[in-house]
Amino acid sequence: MISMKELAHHCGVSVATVSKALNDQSDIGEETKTKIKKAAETLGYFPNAAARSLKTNRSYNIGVLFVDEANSGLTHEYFAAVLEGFKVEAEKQGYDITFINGQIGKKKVTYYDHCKYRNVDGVVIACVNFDNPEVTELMGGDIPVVTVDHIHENCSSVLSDNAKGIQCLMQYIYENGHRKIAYIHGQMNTAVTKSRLTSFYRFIESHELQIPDSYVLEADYLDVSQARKCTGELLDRKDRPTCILYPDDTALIGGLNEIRARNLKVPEDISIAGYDGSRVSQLLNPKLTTIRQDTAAIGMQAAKKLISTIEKPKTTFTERIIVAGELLKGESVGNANIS
Amino acid sequence: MISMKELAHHCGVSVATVSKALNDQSDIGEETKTKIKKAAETLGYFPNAAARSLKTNRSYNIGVLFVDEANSGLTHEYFAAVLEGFKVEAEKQGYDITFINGQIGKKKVTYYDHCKYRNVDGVVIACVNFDNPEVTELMGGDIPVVTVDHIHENCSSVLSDNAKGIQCLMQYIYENGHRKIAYIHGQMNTAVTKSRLTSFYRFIESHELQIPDSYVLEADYLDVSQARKCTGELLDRKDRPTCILYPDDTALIGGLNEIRARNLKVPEDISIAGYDGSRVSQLLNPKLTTIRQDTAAIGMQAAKKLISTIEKPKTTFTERIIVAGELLKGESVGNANIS
DNA sequence: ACATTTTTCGAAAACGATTAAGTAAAATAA
DNA sequence: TTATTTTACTTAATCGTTTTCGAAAAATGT
Repeated sequence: MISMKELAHHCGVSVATVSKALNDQSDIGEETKTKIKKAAETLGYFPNAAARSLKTNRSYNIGVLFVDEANSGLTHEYFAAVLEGFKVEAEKQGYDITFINGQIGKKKVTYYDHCKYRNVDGVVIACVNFDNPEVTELMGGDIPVVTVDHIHENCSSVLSDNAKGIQCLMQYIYENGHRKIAYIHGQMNTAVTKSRLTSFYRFIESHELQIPDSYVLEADYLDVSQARKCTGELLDRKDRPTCILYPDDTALIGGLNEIRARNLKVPEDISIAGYDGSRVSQLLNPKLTTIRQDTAAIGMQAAKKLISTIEKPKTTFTERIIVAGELLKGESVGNANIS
Repeated sequence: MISMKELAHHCGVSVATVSKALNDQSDIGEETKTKIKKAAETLGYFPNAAARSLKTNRSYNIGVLFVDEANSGLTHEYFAAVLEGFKVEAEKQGYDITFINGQIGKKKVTYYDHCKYRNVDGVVIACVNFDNPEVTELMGGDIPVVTVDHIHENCSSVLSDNAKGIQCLMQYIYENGHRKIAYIHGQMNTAVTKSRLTSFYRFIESHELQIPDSYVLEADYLDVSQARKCTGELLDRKDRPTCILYPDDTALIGGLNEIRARNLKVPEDISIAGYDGSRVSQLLNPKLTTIRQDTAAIGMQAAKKLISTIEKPKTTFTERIIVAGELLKGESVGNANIS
């Protein structure tokens, strides 16, 4: 509301002096500095973001690219939670958050240009199709970028520890006596799926399990009906698995419904495991055996890394940060020897 | 990247001319205008948001205030979906979205000051404690504001039709033969709860139902354990209700667990109904009887209204927009006469 | 006492746009 | 033909900051 000029006039000094005082510059007297700061406080002065951004090329604003094909970025429980964690940390460090999109006014532009237009100091990318050339352009550009759950040589990334997650889950299932384990996994064109699946195969290899190829099926993440269909196929087999892994907790519900439609009980007749540790997973009956991803930590780490590369570009490495999940034992995986 | 100055130099005209050409002003020749526009296109020119904002006091940026006590704004399924709807419409109209928070850099300020600092053209408020004096200050200020699910005389609001929702739900339950209907409702200090509860009482009054006071209990929204406890109290009674309404689908799950712990079946032994039409509500077994709130429409209407009051302040009324929900019949309410 | 350094402050340019006012040329009117 | 209006463009101020450079005053050294 009140500008530097008025504040300067009020204190009987020049605007340059006010600017220096407020920014704790060196060439300013101690008493005038405190005088000006006090006046700023009582008059309720605060800077104008646009003017500052224009002059300094620093907006203290971070762009968030968070779209998926279904345009349901924010309703995606996992990514919404990651964003929330990101937001909390970024705001704590004095940054604001603006969504990036593909237009300026009514005109279509690339994500990269939109970032330039808003002069964001950095960008976090998640939940998008990383093959999109516009996304590639952004990651390859000169704006600091951190990606979530995706690896790109040019920028740092924060990744949920999918390999360890699957490893934990399999270990727990194995310890419960299961040897015939099926895996309905998500889309193969994502880094997440690849690392989970690799971890799955590594486990069955090291434990010398005999898993037929047809035990491994693909169903889109969050897609209830696909998961249900796959479950049906598995249950139709004469050599039925004793445990099924799902892409995520939501997709699992599709499978659960198919299981119940056949009057089978979980975990007595068949065991199932999800992924994500979604809110409902621990409310359902039985509670799901799943891997809770530490969304708050993922978001926080992404924010820390991004702000670090913004503020200290010389001394921060581009790196991959792996965030461990946590096994929620739940009750949906039972003992295979008993059943 | 390239500024107006360079563009002007490239075209051999002044920056003023470029500005006018690009903004389709009147006093500009037809041929120079097209020449400049073409040059802007080929050179990839786009404006600098900060400079424009500084000069015009229009940022084409909308602030979103979206915090609650638990600081879990974005992980709140209902509000995340509303925000998504808002975002889609706002972006379609050429506005960007920035989160509002309580600081500028590391310094604590009010939400209102933060809005001034970022020079947002308007603000949408949802999912906050509306009694917070900072929120009141914002609503009473001179920045256009639209609230979601809350009424304030100074600004327009978009409201889910809670009265009609409860009315529909009750009607459906009534038609299924239920007369002993209990209502576990959310916090009383919200407009949402008040209108739902009023609608509930109105229904039982007009249908001359005998509902004991102790059938009406309070449990926080989304709080599974509180809902479970309330459910236990209701089930302990000798005159047990035949149907229980819950604050929302999530809280309902707490009740469902209590019901199942007592080996009662839904809907054979007792009927239950939720609210929200959350994603899982239609995945559960049985599918929930609930009211799906039209979050996309709520968000869209809020954006339309806000942008309208920003762009046409003289001709837009401050009004309350009611968005109807939809009864999802599901299977969790059964016929009371049979049971 | 004089020269030199240090400290503290101000004047002015700059960031990239918009816009009011002014001017020259072209078009129209008398 | 001359006066007047219209059209098309430029100049320059401005938005609220930051920052370079210069200058005066104070401190220090000799």
